Amino acid sequence: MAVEASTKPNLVNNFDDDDDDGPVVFKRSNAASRQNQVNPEVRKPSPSTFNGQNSNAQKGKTPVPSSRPLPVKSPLVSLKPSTSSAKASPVRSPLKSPVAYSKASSPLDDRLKRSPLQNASIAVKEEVSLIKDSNGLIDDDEDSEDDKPLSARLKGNINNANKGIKTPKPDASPVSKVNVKSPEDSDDEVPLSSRFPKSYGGTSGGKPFGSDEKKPLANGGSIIKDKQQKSTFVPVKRPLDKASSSALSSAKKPKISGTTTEVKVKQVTVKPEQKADDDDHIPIAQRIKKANTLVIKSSTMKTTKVTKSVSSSSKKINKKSKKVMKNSKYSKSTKMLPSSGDGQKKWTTLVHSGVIFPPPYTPHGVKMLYKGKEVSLTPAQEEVATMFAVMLDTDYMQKDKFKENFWNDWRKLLGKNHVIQNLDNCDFKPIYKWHQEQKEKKKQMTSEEKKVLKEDKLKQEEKFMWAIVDGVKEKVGNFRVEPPGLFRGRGEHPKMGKLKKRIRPCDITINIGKDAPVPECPIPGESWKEVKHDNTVTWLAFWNDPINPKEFKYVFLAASSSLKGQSDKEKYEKARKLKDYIQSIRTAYTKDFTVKDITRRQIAVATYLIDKLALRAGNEKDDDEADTVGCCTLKVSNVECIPPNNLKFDFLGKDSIQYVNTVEVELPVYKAIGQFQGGKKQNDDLFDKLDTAKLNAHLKELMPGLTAKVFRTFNASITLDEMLSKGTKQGEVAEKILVYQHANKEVAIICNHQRTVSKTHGAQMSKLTDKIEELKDVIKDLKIDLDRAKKGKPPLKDSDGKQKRNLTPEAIDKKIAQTNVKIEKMERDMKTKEDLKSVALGTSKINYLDPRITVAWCKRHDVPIEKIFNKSLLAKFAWAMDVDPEFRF
DNA sequence: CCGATGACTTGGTGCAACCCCC
DNA sequence: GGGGGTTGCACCAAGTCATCGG
Repeated sequence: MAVEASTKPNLVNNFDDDDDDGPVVFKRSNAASRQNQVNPEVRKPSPSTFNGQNSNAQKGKTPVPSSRPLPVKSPLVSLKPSTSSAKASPVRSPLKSPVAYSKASSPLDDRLKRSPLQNASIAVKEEVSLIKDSNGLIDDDEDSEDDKPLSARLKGNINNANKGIKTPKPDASPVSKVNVKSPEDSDDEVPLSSRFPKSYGGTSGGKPFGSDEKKPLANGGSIIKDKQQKSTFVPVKRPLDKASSSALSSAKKPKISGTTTEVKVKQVTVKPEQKADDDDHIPIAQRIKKANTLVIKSSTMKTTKVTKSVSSSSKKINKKSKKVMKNSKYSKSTKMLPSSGDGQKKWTTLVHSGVIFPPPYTPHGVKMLYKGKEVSLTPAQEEVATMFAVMLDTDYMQKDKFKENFWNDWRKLLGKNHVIQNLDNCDFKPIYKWHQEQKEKKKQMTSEEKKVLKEDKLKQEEKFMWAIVDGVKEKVGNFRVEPPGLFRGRGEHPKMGKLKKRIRPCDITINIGKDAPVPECPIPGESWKEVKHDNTVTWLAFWNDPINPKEFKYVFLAASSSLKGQSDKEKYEKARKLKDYIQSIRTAYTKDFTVKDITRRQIAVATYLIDKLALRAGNEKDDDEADTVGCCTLKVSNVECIPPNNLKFDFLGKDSIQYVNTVEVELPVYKAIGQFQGGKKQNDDLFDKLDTAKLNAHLKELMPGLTAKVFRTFNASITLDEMLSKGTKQGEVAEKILVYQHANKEVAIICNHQRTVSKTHGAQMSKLTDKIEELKDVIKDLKIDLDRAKKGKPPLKDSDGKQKRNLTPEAIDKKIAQTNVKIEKMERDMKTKEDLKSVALGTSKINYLDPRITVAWCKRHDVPIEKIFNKSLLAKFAWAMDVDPEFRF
């Protein structure tokens, strides 16, 4: 791919070539390599520093850009390997040893990279720096990076549309429902979708987008949006025709699930109209119901169609590109590219302390009841009984599958002849009560006691918290082994309630540098399952998932690490690259909406849906997983054709989150969907000729490295970029932040990122309403006082009958104005709260929005980055902090 | 070609820390 | 200072996608 890329406008190139990318951090490789540098101490993240540091950086606001923080660290550099000694200073330096590992790296490679940035980088990584001069050259400019090239960007049009998605979830309590609605008016209930006006920026109603290129629209409920005519696009880049070929044949296999499923709906369904009523109050769990409907197991047969074999050139292409890439890499070795994918080497030296295990089980001796009588359990039996008991107040207790799975596993521990012969006669309440008391006790501890406990824990864990990767100290993500428990699958997971057994050292495989000391096994007398030295992967350890033994649980570095940051950056660069191809891709799939070849037509329609609605790819799932779908696995029943050209989607996506959206589509798409549904049963696959492998193989022909999920990143980021640039006005920081939140929300809606409505949401809203009413009354009184004051009369008494102070009319006017401001603010807050009650903003911020868009916007508009990114996001996005203020996605 | 892995990203939840107002 | 609400973050489940191996 490298190759290809090059052709295009530069921007893209970053991947390979550039070394410069700049800012970033990734340098590690090289720099790091230089072992010497490592000075552990340096790196320690002290929070304080953090702030301090950034201060300049971020705040620097505008002017800043250039100023990059500089290599702050450099100082150390100088040193040579002095390892330890120096560093020692800081107390904690966990890793002491700076050591050893160092050696390895070859000096050569490194050279380059370094990055300036850091600033933001928060503390953590500091890399060594040194280098700078030496090579200095290059990078310095750092900033430049990406930005520039963009010329190309397209503008896309946006459409705004969207709307909401989620429906209200029902509450369990019947009651609640009732009240809820009363207020009703508030539209709260309205599906989000409907709520906001579509176009943020401006247009309203819709439509304005031009050609439709727009971004995805998701609309919730009924809203429909506009239309599109794609024709407009201009095909710039490559003709996609080829696409056709790719397609492939094969029919997909029907997965049959035997189970009937009931679906869990996270929310109740909603018909469009329903609007409101939402029931938010209902605990999620309960919301369910909806039976799902149809579930037919059709099994068998999807109609088999014959496959057509089409040639697939695609594959080859892929291969080829890959290879190319590889080579290029090598060649450039000098530069070191940041890694990059492929099975390439991910690190040179890796030192860490392994993982930490949960403490062994301590029996509490509280006896549960069976048929009303106390039963004695062995510690192992009691441990599992306790896992169940503590979940007595969760919604899992309403799920038969959960109880059944639990019972099966627990019964194995009890043995066939145990007194306890069935779950129905068990009473776990004594254990539950005991547990609640423990919780309460913990809560009652003084803050002193809590602090001590916390410190103890930190002391125990500190050495596990860090790893040294190529000489750079990096935070480890999840170094704690998962404790035993009952599996909490989401949705109607067939395995919920099963016992997740305790993981022991003999279950764990450690991955560490060849020359690094193998972490000592923390449990005396036991040993690791295996120790590997594989530098083509980034995991530090893994064990087999006890629930699904063929799957693994990995220990990786934290999100703030360079390794993760680098791949994050690559992800966004790939999405930006899509910008250069999107028009031709859209033109191509539009053309294929009516092509004869069914496979091609399905690919075209699926791609359209992924692009327009930001749907996930939709891999096949096993029967022992929750029954959820994505684009390629949509069932006939998940899409309803509503004349003249609207499609209503209603399905359970990832995490069994319901996606409900009615959208207007182009007529050819509408017709194609109808054809795909023809002659099939409700539970048959809508795209029977397609699966994610075929779809992605096709996408790769259109753009190197393109896969379905890139569209989500692309559409999310471009939406943010456009909304920010169109919506931001001069004004106060608070207003700008609102613009940001609004854009963030739009993206969350597009991606269908939901959260459960808080149980107290309704109460909170009515409290706010009351408060606003109170303030309005205050204003009324003030107005009366104002009149009186103007006439020289004293003010009225207050509600307690006390005489109020005499104020001048001007003073009263001022008070009225202040109160009005307060009311306005409260009303605004209330609206925001209502709008966001079921929308999760965090997910898109963490995973879909290119942080450089945010950082550049903050710089351009003098918004402190800390107002948008919290501490962990700042650390995670350290690589984006020195972006040029003019950066556009 | 295809299913099985394997590795890594994406996602919602729940609890604790924190914040803010009375 | 207390408690209700918010935020941060750990946790771990659930996706995506590439590669492997037959």
